[in-house]
Amino acid sequence: MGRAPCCEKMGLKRGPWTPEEDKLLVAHIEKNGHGNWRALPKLAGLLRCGKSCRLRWINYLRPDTKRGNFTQEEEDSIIKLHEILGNRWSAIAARLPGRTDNEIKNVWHTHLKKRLRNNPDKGVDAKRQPHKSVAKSKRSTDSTAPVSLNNGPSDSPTSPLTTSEVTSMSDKSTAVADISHVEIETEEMEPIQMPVIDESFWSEDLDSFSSIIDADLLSDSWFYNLQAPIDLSSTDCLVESPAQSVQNSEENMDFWYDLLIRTGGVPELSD
DNA sequence: AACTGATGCAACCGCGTGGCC
DNA sequence: CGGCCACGCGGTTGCATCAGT
Repeated sequence: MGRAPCCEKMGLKRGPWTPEEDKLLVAHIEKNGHGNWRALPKLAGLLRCGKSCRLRWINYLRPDTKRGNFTQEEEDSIIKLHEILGNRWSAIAARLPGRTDNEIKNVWHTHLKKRLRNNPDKGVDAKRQPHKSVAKSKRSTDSTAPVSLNNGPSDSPTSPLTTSEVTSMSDKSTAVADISHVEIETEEMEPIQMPVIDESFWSEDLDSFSSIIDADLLSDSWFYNLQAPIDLSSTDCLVESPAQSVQNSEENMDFWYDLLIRTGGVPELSD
């Protein structure tokens, strides 16, 4: 299948964005939205390819983008989510309001990976190493800094995570075929075997997983083996019974995802 | 003060996927 | 049904800045 080039290289600007370009992009999207990224630059009067515009918007100009340093909670969340999801940065970013996949990816590669390497047993609780970038603020006057929008700290907190502390895993959890097992240690408990999810799990094994849940799961230890309490009154929590969810599991990916996050894994799937 | 290696981050690149015709 | 197109994603690169000598 022939693949059209991302954009004509001829005459299109590359590299860091200027404040003027940012303004043009923001003004256009606020007025017209971004129906078609490919057509957008022309309409907005920008000499950029649509891809570049999309990236700039998503990573920096979008009003709900949270700027600034990652909090300890956010970093811990990233580590936990990465243990479960692997390098699925967009999926991780979806759980961290205001943070982009690119940002998370950068933080992972520049800080968190090292942190885990230095403290392989305690990635999540490892002593936080001060980021050099904290003191830097080097690009505050840089041309690449986004135009001033409501980029202040978002009041939407990091999605609550109550998973058990998970021991450090290999870097490439996504490379694991099907469901393999990772040893999870919980406080004052024997290590339990927890599966690692790969890409196919979400599409292929959801039904199997659902059926397990549907059966005896409610009393299974893994399900309620939570270190921190779940706020059952919370609407984004386990309000809906798992059994109910099974009925329309296709539409309830978020439910299952949250469930996994809160429990720290999924049970071993039987044939 | 000058140089150099290390670091952090914005942006780019190429591929996979899904929708539309 | 197959081809085209646009979008989204993850990996990688380029470069400004920092830190050490």
